[in-house]
Amino acid sequence: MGSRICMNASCGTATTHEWKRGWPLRSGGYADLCYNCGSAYENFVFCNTFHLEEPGWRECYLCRKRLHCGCIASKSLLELLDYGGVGCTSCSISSRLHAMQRDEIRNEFVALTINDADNLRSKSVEKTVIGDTSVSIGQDKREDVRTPFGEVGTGFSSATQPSVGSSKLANPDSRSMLDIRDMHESHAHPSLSMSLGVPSGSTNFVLPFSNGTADGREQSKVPSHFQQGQRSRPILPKPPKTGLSISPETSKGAVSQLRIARPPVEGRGKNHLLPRYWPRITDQELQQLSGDLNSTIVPLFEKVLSASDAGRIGRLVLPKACAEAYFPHISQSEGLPLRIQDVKGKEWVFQFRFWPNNNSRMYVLEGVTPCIQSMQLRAGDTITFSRIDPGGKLIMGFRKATTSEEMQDAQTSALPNGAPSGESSVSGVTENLPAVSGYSGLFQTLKGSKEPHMNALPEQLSLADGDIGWHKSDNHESITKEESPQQSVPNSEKKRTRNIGSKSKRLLMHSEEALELRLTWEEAQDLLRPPPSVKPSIVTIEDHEFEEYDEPPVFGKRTIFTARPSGGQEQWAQCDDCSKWRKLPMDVLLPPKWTCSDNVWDSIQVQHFLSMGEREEMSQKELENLLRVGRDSLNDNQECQADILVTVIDSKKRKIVESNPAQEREPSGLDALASAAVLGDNAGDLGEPSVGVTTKHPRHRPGCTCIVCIQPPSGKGKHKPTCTCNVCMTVKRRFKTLMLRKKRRQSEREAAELAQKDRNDDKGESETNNSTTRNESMQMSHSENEMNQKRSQGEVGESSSGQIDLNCDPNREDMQIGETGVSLLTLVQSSRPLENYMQQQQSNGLSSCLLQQVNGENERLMSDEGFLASVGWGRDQEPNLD
DNA sequence: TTTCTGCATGGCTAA
DNA sequence: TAGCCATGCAGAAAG
Repeated sequence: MGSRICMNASCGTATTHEWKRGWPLRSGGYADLCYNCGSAYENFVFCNTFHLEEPGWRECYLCRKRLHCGCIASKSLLELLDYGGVGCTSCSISSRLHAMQRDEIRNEFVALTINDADNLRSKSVEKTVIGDTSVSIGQDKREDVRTPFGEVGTGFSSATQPSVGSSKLANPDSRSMLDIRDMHESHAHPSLSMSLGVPSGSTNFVLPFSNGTADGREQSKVPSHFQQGQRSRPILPKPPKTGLSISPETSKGAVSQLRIARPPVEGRGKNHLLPRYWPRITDQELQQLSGDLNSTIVPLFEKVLSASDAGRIGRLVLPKACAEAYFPHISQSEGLPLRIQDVKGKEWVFQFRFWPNNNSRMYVLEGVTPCIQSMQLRAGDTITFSRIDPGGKLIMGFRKATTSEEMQDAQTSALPNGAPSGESSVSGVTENLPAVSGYSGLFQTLKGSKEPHMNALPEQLSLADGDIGWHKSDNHESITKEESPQQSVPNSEKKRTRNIGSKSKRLLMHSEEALELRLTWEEAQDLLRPPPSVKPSIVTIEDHEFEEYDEPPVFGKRTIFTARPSGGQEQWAQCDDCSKWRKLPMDVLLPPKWTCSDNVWDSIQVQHFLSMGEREEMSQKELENLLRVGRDSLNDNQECQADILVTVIDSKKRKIVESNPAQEREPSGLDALASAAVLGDNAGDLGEPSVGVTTKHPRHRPGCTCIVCIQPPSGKGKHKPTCTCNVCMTVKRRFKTLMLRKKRRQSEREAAELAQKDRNDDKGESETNNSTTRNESMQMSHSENEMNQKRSQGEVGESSSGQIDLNCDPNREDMQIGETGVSLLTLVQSSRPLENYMQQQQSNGLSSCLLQQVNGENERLMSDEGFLASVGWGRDQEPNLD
């Protein structure tokens, strides 16, 4: 205490017989003043005594009393007016009193407000409160006491913002949230009226229908609104305890961006207005609106649309308190029509009515379906009701629900008493969440009438049809649109979850939206591309490298990226017209629709490759890589293209095998694919380490539905013989084809042996037999020619190298073999003479050429002990091909 | 049969 | 525990 000095800069004494408490400090305490200075402060002559020579003096707009603006010592003695200028507190009080005397609601209003003041007095704060502005009497009366009646008075109401911050410091109870309260005052200030267009000093006790715009018939009923409520509750909800939880980051920057639920501007009704209905509009939005429009935007309340609200029933349930506070009084259940302008400037007429409900009333707006459809609102979106002053015109804004928004709402509702995020312990996060559109609809409404002004809005305020974002974060809208609202609602939000999404039949879903919903998030993710020409930064988290981009991803055509063994990468895209795959440069980002005609980088065309068969630009390994990577992201149709590639791969592989028998056992791309899927961990046994189920799959994740990921980690033993999954069917088709090949080869050998035997036995005399053999050979040659012709015409699933497409359609010729009832293994193991065999095959419609191929492939397959054993089928055990 | 209307019900919230 | 409110439901009206 001995170190005290008078905080009057012009005094600075450290000795006084009595220390007095001065103005409140930001630290929560009070200035130490010596007796003389303190006395001057208490007598409101501090500045007159010590600051006469300092700048900042202005005159009260009414009494011309000199006021030292900008000085903390006089801070509580003046108010900044809404329309400029300053006024002393006494003038502001008298002005409000005068205004209220002319309003018949004054008595109740004052009584209610004084009730609040009484509550505040219990906190040892001396106040006399009238209207929304406190009257300073005594030392600590400097704190403003705000009520929802923000617009009462002459412009004093909200004019004190600059002084509010520090004046709030006077309250010892608020010391823990000093700056936060400052911020809160600037945003959640109940007096939101930016009465830029209202003459100063004019009585502006604006009620939504004071001008009768909503419904002229209700004009005279305005006073009765206050009796409308049936339950008496405090008119002012607890102010959001923003300061208790707001993050430092929040408090530091972008204050004007905070979307804080604002207490309602007027407390006409006695009913407590739940904070969840407090309108959330940033000061920036309001300032922009009011500044451009030269009028007052008075946010009234907002409501998150429930499924019922957004449903086809066309009834929007209004919060009782809001309806009674801001809408005309209705005594009859039929209610009255209410004119509300929507976001596009269209004026709607809703039936505002109620029905009795448990000795209470349930207020609804009927006929809102067209309007909601017009605004494309859905359950979970927020509809806002505001008023334009002067005029009292009701307007509807909206705010599209986003994930963050819903989370915010959910958090809001999850809070005790439904307090908004401002009361939440996570307010620092939630309050800072960028609203998607905010009052964009409102802007849009006003833009129509104030185009020149709105042109001056910043870019993010330029509004187009629909819900153009207030912030750039609106990009998320397109993505979150796929999410049903309930998807992002936390579990804790049971009621909201139930309300929003439980009744899908009540949700209005346009067909286009339904189509959009068919896109899974995985598919959507596949369409996302890193922003072009933006280099990512690599971040390593727990030994995993992540690419971080400063720019949001962009949508593009789905392409396939393949890796060359040499280290390079390729990009492949499928033409939307011909479905052919085209090779593209790596850095190309295709539009959603892309055709060959757009292929300015034309280099390799897979179809050309297929026809040429032997092009060496793409090695076998590359093709396998292409297949391996590509199949993961192919849809069913695209897989057909990939299957063709498989044919090429096999044909190329066969050539390699012929030249290098040691590689015969190495499975092809499909081998590896199918084997990996079926064998799971045993895949490595097949000598294809590059195809792993879980390790090498580029996008393997829970929920992935690709051919690999749909299989269990260890497919062996989990696939019954009757399993018809993709992999099993693929394996079966391949097995069937291979069996045919083997049989054909064996038959050829038998035929050769028979021919040799016949030649030996009937040497010199078997002209007839020889001719028969020649005929058969000719027949086979003829059939082979036919096959070649069909092959060239694409009628047979056979590659250019003469090999059967192992993945051709089972309904096609080669696959129909099995459907003839011929047991392949029986054929393979048959020792019948060639004639019988050929007759049977020909009776089954199998060409000799095909038989040759079947025998050959079967032979190769049956020698593949590893393959058969690995799939769990014995050499002589035929799988269930049906 | 569908939609509309009015009311009832019950979960949830705030006092 | 009172009251709010989302939603269900039955009867009426309309198509």
